Amino acid sequence: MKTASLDALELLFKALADDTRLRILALLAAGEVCVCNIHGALDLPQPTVSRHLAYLRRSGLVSARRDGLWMHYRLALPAAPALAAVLKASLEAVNAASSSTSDRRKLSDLVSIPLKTLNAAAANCCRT
Amino acid sequence: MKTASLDALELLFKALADDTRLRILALLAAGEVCVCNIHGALDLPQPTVSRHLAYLRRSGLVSARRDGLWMHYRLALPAAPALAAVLKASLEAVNAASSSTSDRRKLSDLVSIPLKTLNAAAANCCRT
DNA sequence: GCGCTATATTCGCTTCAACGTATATGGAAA
DNA sequence: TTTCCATATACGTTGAAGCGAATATAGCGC
Repeated sequence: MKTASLDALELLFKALADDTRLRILALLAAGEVCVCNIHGALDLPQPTVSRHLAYLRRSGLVSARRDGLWMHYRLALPAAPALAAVLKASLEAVNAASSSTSDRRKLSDLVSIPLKTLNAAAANCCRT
Repeated sequence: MKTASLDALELLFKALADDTRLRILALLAAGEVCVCNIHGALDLPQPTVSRHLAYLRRSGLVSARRDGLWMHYRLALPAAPALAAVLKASLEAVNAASSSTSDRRKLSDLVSIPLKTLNAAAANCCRT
């Protein structure tokens, strides 16, 4: 097993140690989401969301895909298995939080996908 | 499964998002350790260690036991299963880091316990 | 080219956490 | 009680991180 440095772990935890970023990750657990829908679902100013997404991108926790004007973000598991394991456990814990569900409810309205589908996808995101 | 709030998760990650605290946790993974040996093994000023231990205590990640003049600290798993799972994965990742091993080597000198024993105990600390 | 929209970045400010130093507490031994 | 030792806490300073507001970039349509 590739050994993760303490520094890398510290950076991972710093990235996770913020309420807004945890809420974003919980949304992305359900699949790829557009920036506009993130800031719509979380009801946060667009620059705030953008700054946190940049932070997550620098930390390697998410990746971005451009589609015309829209940017879609999705989860990206770290290369080091130990880090990936930590992240998976963290996502499972985040998914269980009730506020994550209510954020997903709002996202479900915005993208017209049933809440049940989103929740199922989120529950599946950290499998194996 | 008892659901952990996002706030609790954020606090957990804040507690983990510090190099010194990760090194302390890595030592405690090998078992109960006295404050003097922590600041001896990590080669950090005593007030620094004490402050971080207080932080970890407030976060519920460690518990303390007084023995005469000495204070012994040990790991304490959070009550919420989701949080405990995150912590376990984190400890496994921390244990794998090479700097943790060199800290344990120094601890091994201080307490006259073979490094192999400490490493084995640390590897076992997060089992099931 | 121009304007329009979605996203990203910069600026100034405030809040917070870590540090070193010094000091306080709390228990043991004389 | 006095003294000493291990640990904890208080104080003042410093640097990093978050935010709101404003501005910049990047791609699409006209």
